[in-house]
Amino acid sequence: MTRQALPFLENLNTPILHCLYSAVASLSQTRQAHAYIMKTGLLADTHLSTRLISRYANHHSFVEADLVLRSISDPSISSFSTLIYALNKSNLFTQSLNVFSRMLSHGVLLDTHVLPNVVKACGKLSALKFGREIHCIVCKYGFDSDSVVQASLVHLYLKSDRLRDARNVFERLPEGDVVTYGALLSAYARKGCVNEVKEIFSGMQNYGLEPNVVSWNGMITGFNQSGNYVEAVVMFQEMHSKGFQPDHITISSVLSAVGDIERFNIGIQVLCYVIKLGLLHCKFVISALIDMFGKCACAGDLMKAFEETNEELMDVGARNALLTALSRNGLLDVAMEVFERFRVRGRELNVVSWTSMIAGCSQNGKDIEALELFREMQSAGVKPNSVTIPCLLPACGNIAALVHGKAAHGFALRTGIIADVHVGSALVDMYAKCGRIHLSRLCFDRIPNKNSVCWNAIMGGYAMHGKANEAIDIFHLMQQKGHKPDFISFSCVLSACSQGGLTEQGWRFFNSMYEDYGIEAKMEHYSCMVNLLGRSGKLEEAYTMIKQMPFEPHACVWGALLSSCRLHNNIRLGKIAARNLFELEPNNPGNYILLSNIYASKAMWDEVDAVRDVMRSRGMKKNPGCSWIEIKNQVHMLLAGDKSNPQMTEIIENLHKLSLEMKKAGYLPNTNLVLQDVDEQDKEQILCGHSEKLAVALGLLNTPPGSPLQIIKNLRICGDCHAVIKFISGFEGREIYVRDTNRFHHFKDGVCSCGDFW
DNA sequence: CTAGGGTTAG
Repeated sequence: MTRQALPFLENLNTPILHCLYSAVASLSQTRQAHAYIMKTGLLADTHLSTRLISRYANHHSFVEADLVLRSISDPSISSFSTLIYALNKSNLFTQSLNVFSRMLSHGVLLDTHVLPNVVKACGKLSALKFGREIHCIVCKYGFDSDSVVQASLVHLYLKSDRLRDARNVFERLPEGDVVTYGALLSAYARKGCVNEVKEIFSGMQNYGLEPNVVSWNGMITGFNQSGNYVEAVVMFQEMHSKGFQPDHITISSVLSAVGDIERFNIGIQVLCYVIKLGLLHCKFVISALIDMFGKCACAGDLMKAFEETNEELMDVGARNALLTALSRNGLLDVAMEVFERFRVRGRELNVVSWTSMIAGCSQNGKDIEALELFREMQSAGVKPNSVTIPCLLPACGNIAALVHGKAAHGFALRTGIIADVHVGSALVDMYAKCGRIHLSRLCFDRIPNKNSVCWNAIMGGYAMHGKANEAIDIFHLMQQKGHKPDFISFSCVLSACSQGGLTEQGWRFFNSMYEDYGIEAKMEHYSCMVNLLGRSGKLEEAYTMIKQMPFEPHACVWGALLSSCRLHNNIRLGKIAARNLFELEPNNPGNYILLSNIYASKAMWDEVDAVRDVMRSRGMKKNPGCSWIEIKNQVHMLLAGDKSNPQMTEIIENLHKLSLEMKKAGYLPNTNLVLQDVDEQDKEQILCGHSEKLAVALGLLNTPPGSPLQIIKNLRICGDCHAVIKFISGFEGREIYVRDTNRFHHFKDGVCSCGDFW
């Protein structure tokens, strides 16, 4: 018995202090003991003061615990570490680190118990800098050989996404344990580092450590999250063949991966296994099963199963999986119905449910519905998050709902999700599609950690706006910043060249794609090139390219040739392109219209009639021209020749008035572009009915003079409308943005940004 | 002080 232990024994005999050694001591007993200790000057006793701190901490009275610690003149390591441990246990990591800092400034020696706790606190707070300082202390005081301390550092670096540092510490660990191995495996799997995972996994087994369910799950879920679905499934099969029993977490992860590789037969095997394991009642497993069925295109069966299922068995996750499965399989209407049913019955729906529906709508051409759902979501009190916004923004872009897009931008700024790359690139795309390419660039410049999606978004934006040189600059800049262009980057830069008529440059990019970047040209690149060559009049060259393609051209390639033939009114190649298109997509009226327009341009009326007869006999109608315009938060849709707009009389009057002004200014309607063999007066009438002109007229009527107009058209703008809108932009002093299927036209002061080349 | 893991929205 040492001399220091003596007062401890004496104190134990004091009844009032007895409670400090009992786990059930009440707070008031603790306070009594505290008062007694202060009165009798026993605070210098290390054991007593530490017990006092521990009792207070038990009651979460951390202020009093800290008071005790501060009143000790010469505190020991055990007093500090007791408080640090208690604070950690209550998730008070900042306080825990504060106490540790004080401990360091007191010059108290460290031990192997306190270090893992403070390192853990650093990990929880993502305080990597402080963590590194502690690491230095660890090295300096020779704790490098302590497995627990080292393992805590591995966890810290893994949490801070510093895999290299984690691995370095790990390699020097005197003794590996299952947990540390597991954390490392799952971190590498989440990064998709398949080889590292295999290496560490076999190292672990060579070391004599058996993996447990959590180790297996770490690898399987990690591979699933990093998109290495095949690896995830293979791991699951290996786990099974080695006789390890999966749990509900293994199953939900592997089902997700099975769905992504669409291996329905494996999915069914897993389902049988689930039944055998008795896991069919786990809510995560049910969600994952629904998800798997949906990804394997079995949503029909799913709906039948759903009708027969007791709804009570489904949780929010399962409901969300069902909604996604339905809209993913083209059953958006059914999804909407089911969603409504859930709402009416008061079933819990969360942000994922609403976001799924918004995504379903914007991905299926229901843009106005997506905007409406976003509004309803907020009035239902569900807060949008960093996924909701990138799901909503494409809908804003599709119909150029700039006001809605800006509102979403404002939301992103207020909530701080603006820093998310998905949000950033969605904003870049939205502003570009709404005609605001400068805002697009502004958002792009402010994205903190740009990935290739961001670079492609701004490049695509410039291409859409016919700003070929800006797009090419971005293409070079992205490489200077260390991003390798992918096949989408090449689509963007090629389409920019095609908008700008840069034939030579386009060829260079096309050739360098494989030669310098090893990227094989895909269908879309050929279609860009055919468009590029065809539009600049090199129709024969375009046709040669199609003939030399290494795979069968899709409709988009022949379509590019046919449109170019229409632009240059080339009958011979137009007929060839059309013949191929009629085989590939016999029911697309657009192709027939283009061919008949080519004939009409040469006044070949018999041929025009013949094409029209084919269309009529197949029951095809021309896709009606359709335009959208946003006026005061409200998106209006106008169909060519549709008189249903309540302001139609005023619209026609306005257009008529403008047409008189145009005639005064020497303008003649371009009737060559009218497709039918009708007399001149009727042609003019038809041209007046084009939806983009109706939309411009509606905009002029309902917005203050001088304010810009924003129109979206579902077809390519015709030459006549282009001329008329140019005139209006000058005459009315308006900036008019028109997006057609091909690109943007920014009309200002009587000229268009496309330079009349489109 | 004995540790770690998951499904459904882009």
